[in-house]
Amino acid sequence: MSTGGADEGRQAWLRTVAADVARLDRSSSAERAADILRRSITEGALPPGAQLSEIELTEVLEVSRNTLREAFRLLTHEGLLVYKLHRGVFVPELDERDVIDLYRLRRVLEVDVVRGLAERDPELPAGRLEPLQADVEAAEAAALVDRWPAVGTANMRFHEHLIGLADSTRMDAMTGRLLAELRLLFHVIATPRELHEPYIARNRGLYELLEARKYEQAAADLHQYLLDSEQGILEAFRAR
Amino acid sequence: MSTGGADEGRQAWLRTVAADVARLDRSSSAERAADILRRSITEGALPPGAQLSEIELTEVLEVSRNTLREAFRLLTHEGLLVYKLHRGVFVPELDERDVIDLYRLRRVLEVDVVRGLAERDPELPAGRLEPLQADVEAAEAAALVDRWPAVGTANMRFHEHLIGLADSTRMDAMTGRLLAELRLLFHVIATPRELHEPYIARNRGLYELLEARKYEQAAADLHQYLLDSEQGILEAFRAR
DNA sequence: AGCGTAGAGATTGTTCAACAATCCTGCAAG
DNA sequence: CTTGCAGGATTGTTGAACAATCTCTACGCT
Repeated sequence: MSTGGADEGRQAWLRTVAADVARLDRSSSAERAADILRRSITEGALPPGAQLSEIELTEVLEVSRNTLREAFRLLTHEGLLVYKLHRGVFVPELDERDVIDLYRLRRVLEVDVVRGLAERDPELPAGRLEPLQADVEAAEAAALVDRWPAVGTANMRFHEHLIGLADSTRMDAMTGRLLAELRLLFHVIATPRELHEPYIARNRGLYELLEARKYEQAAADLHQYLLDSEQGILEAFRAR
Repeated sequence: MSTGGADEGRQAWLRTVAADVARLDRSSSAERAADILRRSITEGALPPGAQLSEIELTEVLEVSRNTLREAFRLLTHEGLLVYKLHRGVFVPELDERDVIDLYRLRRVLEVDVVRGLAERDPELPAGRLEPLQADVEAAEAAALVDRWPAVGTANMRFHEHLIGLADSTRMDAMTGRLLAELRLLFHVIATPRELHEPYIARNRGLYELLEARKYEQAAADLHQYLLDSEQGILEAFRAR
């Protein structure tokens, strides 16, 4: 390992390469199969409660049973599937208690991230908020053409990027899981517009508060935001 | 589903039965293998950085390679193993950044749980704190006979039960993961006594504050407690 | 008719053996 | 000292087979 001259530039370059390598390495049959299944589940093609037959899916995905089962395990970790011994794997059916549980976690984590930004404000490089801005604009654009599921995913990505500001790999992992489960809930709700529309503007408001470095107010807003969102889902859920 | 008379007692009984059933169902070869490996890792038999050879372990655990790989997947979910594609599975090597990350999460979650207890104090049934008391006493007993690793596990169980007070399945899962990773860190530290001893008394203090329903003070104490613990691990880590 | 039971069929859990793909090691060449 | 290339070892994946368990239907009993 010879450490060359321009350390600063060198390291950054190496990191981007490492990221690319990781992306290439990602190709394992089990993970590819999991990717396809993940999309089917999060997009609602597989409704909650549905059973995933092994032999059926081996034919569709063109992988062996063992590999398929590895894909199942991967998705189980993300909360997108549940195993029932000797019965098979199913898309989980979440209920109101799960909504409350999920939102409790979301509030704790997201609000803490925003609040924590105040302390490490100086070390935050410029342009760190760009992904958030892109998500806000994506949601606004999708709303203009009435693509409400797309609005939903853009909103979710906003929160994912928000958590990402904390630079905590474990928070990222937890959030990924929480949001995946949340997506599961969206599909049992009949009115995606009412569900997502109010939060387009609120996300923009949040983004602008962050850009203005008003972290304390952003945290307070986010807290109320998540309470309202939880309430909305609970109401839509009870009216199912 | 006929809902009988004494709902309160009935439900509790049904839950214990359901727990037993789940425990029996737990018997899958992959999970049994995972149990054995989990113990080997958390008890330090497998040091961080060690590679787990497939053919070797199939002979020791007497399971097929496929089943063993399922066990590997289970443990990667818990953070006790990491996969490197085409290279094998390894016991992760955590560094100082991981310590900071882990403790950040611990502080957020545990402090929030304690603080949240204030609001739902009335609905907390009596005896809910008994597991905590048992853990405190177990740690004190182990300390008397100089069994410091046992003190460490008792202390950890204390925090696990603390989180359990929130009745959040997802918090329980996250905490399980966090503490498992923390255990990984303990084994690279040479002085288990200095590491665990101070927290025996602090756990008792915490327990007594909870019993006295002084939740706000308990939360504040816990926050400082976790900061101190983090500092201790970081110091021991830098002096490795 | 209602209820419990036995057995057939289907599905999952697990094993085994084989092959393909990739990584690591050591050595030779520049 | 680095580069390139075998060769061996390990992981990734497959397919078939068998055991264990669940589900469903049909039967017999009260």
